[in-house]
Parts: sequence; structure tokens; C-alpha cells
Amino acid sequence: MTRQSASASRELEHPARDAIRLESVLHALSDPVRLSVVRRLADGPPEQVCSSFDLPVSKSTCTHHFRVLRESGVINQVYRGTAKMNALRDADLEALFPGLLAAVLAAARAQDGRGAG
Amino acid sequence: MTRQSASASRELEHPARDAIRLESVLHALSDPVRLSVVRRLADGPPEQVCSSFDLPVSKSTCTHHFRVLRESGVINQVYRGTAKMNALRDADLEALFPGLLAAVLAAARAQDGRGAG
DNA sequence: ACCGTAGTACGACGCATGTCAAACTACGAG
DNA sequence: CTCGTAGTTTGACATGCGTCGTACTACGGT
Repeated sequence: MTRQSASASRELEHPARDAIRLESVLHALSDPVRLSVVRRLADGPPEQVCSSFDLPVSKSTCTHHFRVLRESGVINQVYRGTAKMNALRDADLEALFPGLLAAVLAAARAQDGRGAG
Repeated sequence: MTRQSASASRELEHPARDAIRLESVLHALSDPVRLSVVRRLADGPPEQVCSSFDLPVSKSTCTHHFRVLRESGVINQVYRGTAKMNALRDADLEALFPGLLAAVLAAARAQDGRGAG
């Protein structure tokens, strides 16, 4: 069936660790939808499928946001069958920007506390 | 000379501490020009005049960026005669988002180090 | 072979953003 | 009072961003 290596044609572009830019990461995290994705990735299992997030946006917008997160270096995406697994690149982020992700996540939680409290 | 309290008419709107939103702060910091402003504010004297920054943009763009920083709660601006003093709201930010500003500043320095070799 | 589910691609739309130049206001110095 | 310096305002412009719907592709199950 001319099926060459099953997933070679479905590999996604990720920036190398050293190509990750702080400005892009901050921009990626500055959108509420994307921040919520990152929070769930941080709080839940390390690998989660796109469709498990049920975001308040359409499928295409969803694809868009996941791409922004991937291209900025915040998450890693791999195909697993028909699904797409998402994982935080926390090791890379921690190596580049120590404490940054943790501080953002803590800040988000703190803000939730104020807002809902 | 009908000069009522000298600066009452020149007071600037700042968000209250509790009104500062994480998303807005991250967005404010995600612009290179604004990040450089924040870095100079953090590295240099606590109060600095707009014109001392000599940013690679026009005066009006400069005004725009300082306003974004102020309205997002990152900096405090007060008039001092004909000049306008800018100060980081580090106490407010630290109270709301502990470690966030420090992490971002450290990340910016680290990135500079990598970029400049 | 077929269908359903997961996600992508494309084109569109409206609104925000970063940018500028030019005209304007506010203050201090002389 | 006049002038220069500091910053604002306004209007314009190009681009980018978040959003959508629709049509499409990719894979797994039956």
C-alpha cells in the first residue's frame, strides 16, 4: 500500500531547545485558552490527547492554539494512531528558563484562587 | 495662576494590585521592546525617565509601550515636572505572582548569554 | 471496503497590535 | 512671555491574532 514507515509523513516540526525564545513562550502563555491547556498538562498526566481538553473553541481554533504552543517550544506533539499526544517540554523549559514555568503555573493558580475565592 | 495642585490633572490610571491579570502581564512582557524596558528598570535605578531608555522606536510608539506596561500593572508611572518617572511594581507583582518577575528576568539574561555567545 | 473519529488546511472576518508622522499640550528655564 | 524639552494624541497603515465553518486527510475498527 505504499505506506512508508507509517508515521514518517506525520512528523511535526518542533524548535530545538536552543531555538526556543522567551518572548515566544511568554506570548504563547498569554492567551487564556493556551494557558489553560498548559495548566492541565502540568496538573494531569504527562501526555494528553487534544480532544481530552474540551476547550470552549472550535476544532480549527484548537488546532491553531496547539500549534502556537508547539512552535513556541512549550509543548511536544506526537501522533499516536489517530490521536495526537501533547506533553509539556518542561525539561527543556527548565533548562533554558529555570523556574519560569513553575512561577507561571503558581501564578495562574493563585489568580484562580483570588478570582473564585 | 490657576494652578490647582500642580499635578492633579496629570495623574495616570493604574490597575489596583488585585486587578492585575497574569495574562496581561505575560502579554506585556512578550514584546521585545517592553521586555528591554523592564530589564533596564530591574537592573538600573528604581525610577527612570522615559527618555533615558532610547528605544529603537519613535516617540509615539514609546508612549504606546509604556502605556501597555502601566495598564497591565507591570510599571508605575508618575509625572515629575516635565518628565515621567517609571518604576517597576515589583512589590505588587511579587505579592501576586511570587518569583515570576525574577524568573522572567533571569530567563532574559540567560537568553542574552546564549544569543551573544 | 466502509465508516466514524481525530485532527488539518484553507479561506474569511473582525479586532488588536506595533508602527509612524504630524500636530498638540505641559512644564521649566531664561 | 517665549522657547525648548518631554511626552500625548490623533489618525493612518500593515500585519498579526483569535475565531469560525467547511472541506479535507489519516488512521482504526468492523
